[in-house]
Amino acid sequence: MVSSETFHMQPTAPLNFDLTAHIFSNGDRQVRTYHDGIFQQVIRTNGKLVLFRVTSNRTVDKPELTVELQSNNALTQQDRQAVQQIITAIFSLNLDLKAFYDEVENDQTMHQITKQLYGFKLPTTPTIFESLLNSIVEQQISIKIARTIEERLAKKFGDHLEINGETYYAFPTPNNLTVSVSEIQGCGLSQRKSQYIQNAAQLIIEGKLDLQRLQNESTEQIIVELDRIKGVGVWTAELTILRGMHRLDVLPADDFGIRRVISKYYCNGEPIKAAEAREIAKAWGTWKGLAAFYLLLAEAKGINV
DNA sequence: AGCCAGGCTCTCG
DNA sequence: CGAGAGCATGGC
Repeated sequence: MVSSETFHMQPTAPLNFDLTAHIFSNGDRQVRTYHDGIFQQVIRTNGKLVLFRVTSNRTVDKPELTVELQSNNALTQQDRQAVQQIITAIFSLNLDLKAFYDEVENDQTMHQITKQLYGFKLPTTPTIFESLLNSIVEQQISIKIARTIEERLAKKFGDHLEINGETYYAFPTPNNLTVSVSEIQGCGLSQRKSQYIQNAAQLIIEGKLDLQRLQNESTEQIIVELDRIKGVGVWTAELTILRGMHRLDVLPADDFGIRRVISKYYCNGEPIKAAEAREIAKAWGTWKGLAAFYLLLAEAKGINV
């Protein structure tokens, strides 16, 4: 009694789906992965778990995505809309890249990079909570290890969906994380980070932290409020706002990797401070965070300018 | 083997 | 205040 359906989405052009999904390559196929042109993940909508696959016909200037849903429950119009919203969020489908490209046209380096990465949109998480947790996990350790730990969290605490003999795991909700610190620690996190995560989940359950409501505030105010959470500093707050709340103007200037790539493309690779990174980023106007991710992808793709 | 990765909190002077 | 220790894992 697996129900399935297929529909199409028309994102704002341009969209290079392959570049945008690149960061999900080599992910755990039971959690979230992009492989052979197919992005796949389980998400929760209206209390149901739905597996979805997204593919592209790969025309960057007239993009269209094909979405296939599978669930053990009957799917309603509401479910389909919720999934569409989530896919829109994950791949920033409503983002108008032309505005970004216009604004950085006078920065020759960024201009060249945007030409080579034409159609790359910011890949993010479906929920702010996931973004917050990922940012905590990613503190100090390399992205690769962090990804492994995030997948372990999903497989240990996330709800699972069995379809055609395969098991898939959704990212844990706050309620999934009402567990002991040592259980979270078992995923490879330090005791302290495990406490941060457990505490953040608890704050949300108790209504003391409302991530949706925070979105109504200014970026500065959100940073102040997130900073009050144990284990969350400015860096974690900025990354959460950039990825989870889609405020692409936010530049996590304290970020080691971002400073490294800014230096690589603007300062001959010599170590720079956050203030110097901010100075260079002024040329990127209201798109500083997105521009930083262009640099990170450019480095990953071995692009030289 | 030891240092370093997309930091943060706590402690101590 | 500012500086420094400690933390977890895995790649090089």
